[in-house]
Amino acid sequence: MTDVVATAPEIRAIEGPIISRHVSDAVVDRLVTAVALGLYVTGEQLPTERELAAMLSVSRFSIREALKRLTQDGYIEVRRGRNGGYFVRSEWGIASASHVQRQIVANWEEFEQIFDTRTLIEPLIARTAAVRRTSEDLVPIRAALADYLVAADHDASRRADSALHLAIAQATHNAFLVATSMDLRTRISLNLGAEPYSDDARRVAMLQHQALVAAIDDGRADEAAGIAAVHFTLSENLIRQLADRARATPSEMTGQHE
Amino acid sequence: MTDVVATAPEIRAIEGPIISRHVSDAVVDRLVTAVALGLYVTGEQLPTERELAAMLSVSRFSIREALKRLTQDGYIEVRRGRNGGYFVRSEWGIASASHVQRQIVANWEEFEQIFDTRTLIEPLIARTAAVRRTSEDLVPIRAALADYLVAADHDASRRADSALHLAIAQATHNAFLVATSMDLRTRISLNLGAEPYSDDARRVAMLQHQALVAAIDDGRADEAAGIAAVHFTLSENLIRQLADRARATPSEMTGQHE
DNA sequence: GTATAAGGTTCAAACATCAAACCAAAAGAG
DNA sequence: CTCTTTTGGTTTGATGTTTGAACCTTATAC
Repeated sequence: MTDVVATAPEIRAIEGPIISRHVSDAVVDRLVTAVALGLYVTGEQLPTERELAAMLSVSRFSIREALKRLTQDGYIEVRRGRNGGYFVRSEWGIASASHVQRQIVANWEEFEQIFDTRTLIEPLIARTAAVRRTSEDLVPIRAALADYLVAADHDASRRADSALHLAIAQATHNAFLVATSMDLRTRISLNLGAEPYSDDARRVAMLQHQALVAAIDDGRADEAAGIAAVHFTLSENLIRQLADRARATPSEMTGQHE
Repeated sequence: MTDVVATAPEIRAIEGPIISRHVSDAVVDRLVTAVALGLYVTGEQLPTERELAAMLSVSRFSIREALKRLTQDGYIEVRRGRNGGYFVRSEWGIASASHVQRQIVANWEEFEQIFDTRTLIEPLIARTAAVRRTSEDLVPIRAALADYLVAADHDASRRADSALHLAIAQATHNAFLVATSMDLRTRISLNLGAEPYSDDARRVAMLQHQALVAAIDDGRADEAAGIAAVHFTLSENLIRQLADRARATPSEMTGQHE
């Protein structure tokens, strides 16, 4: 599996090589981000090559380069002829033992960093949202919460979760926090396919989401921060369990890499 | 003046053109960051072209490209022959009316964003540092504080300030916060040449720095956060005053741009 | 069965980057 | 004063990326 993984926040000093990224790398990042964020779901999606080229102001060649990589890595599949195109594969989100082995255990350091940053930033976002939210901000927040509560399947749940946390971040009226929140969510999804999921976790998350929205609604900043702090340990713990299980399982690494 | 300005945190969704950055752009960023951070001060500095090429693993061609831009924009000057090289111009840090007009007023939106982010993030950094700092972390913090207290001139003061806040950020043991703190400081310096400075402000900052270090030392998290919140309004207010004065002054824009 | 909307292929031109050699200026060594 | 050295300035050719545009192939819709 190639490096379809966002790069860690680079600490730029002088010294240290400058790596020139190819355009296709940037395209891969965009697409992976889009799927990780739930803009495209399992099954058909993805604009055509020509559309993507126009959307991203990039030649079709570069688009194809990116799509080729994603196809080879098993993230999307291609169908030819009319009504053909590129489709998000359901295996995008698999969390098989070998997948976990490769993705989580191998990048454990990065996960620790992401978790730590999340427990620092997300309460700040919740607190700030509680203080700054206007009545207009509440509309998308409530809508996303409602979507989450009635979400029928994993995909819908994921998208609603994403939308909810995005809406909350936007209620801070600070672009940096919005970008950071999205970035953290994307990175976790990236290394994993999707945030892990269990019916138990979802039940807990439903309550937490309701409480969080209520706290933000009422402007109870400290409570909002507290709920956020607890809430984000949920997926963190699920991932830690996954990793523990993977580490216990004897490595069954099967080929498939470059 | 070309875009010698760090790009704002990009909110990546699908859509929106992909801009392929040239290697020389990355080099410009590195150098500007290095100077903004005080690694190179007014007067002689900057490694030779060949050294830079080696340091950054980039061809001399790309280095020259970057240096050419910086020279044209008046940030550095070049001297030929033995003992020649590129030197940081003192005008780097000027805050003349026209400069302020161009840089602050024109980018005021970005400044507001930076200030806002700073008032959110820096208290978090101070708080986290107070909680997590080990005894080893205190060594560079105290050293930087001592440097700051005895700094003789503006340059020394700037560098010690930079070092102090970097050391504090590192005491959080979170790479993201370290990078963010550096990034914010760099951006303010970038748009401005340097954070504004006045003897009055320095006297206040000295007391605040001492109080901040003491709070972190003692693990008084809330206090540390509070001091940081106040501390960073200091330069913010200086910049606001500068901008107000610039806006009041009739525009005297003189040539010098592309 | 034909038109159409996808992906697949090919080609040449433009551009970016690199590596290496060489030129020109200015300071220091003798 | 001359020679050497260090530094920027210039040239050239090789290599790889990116683009644009035309054209081929496949499968579905009508």
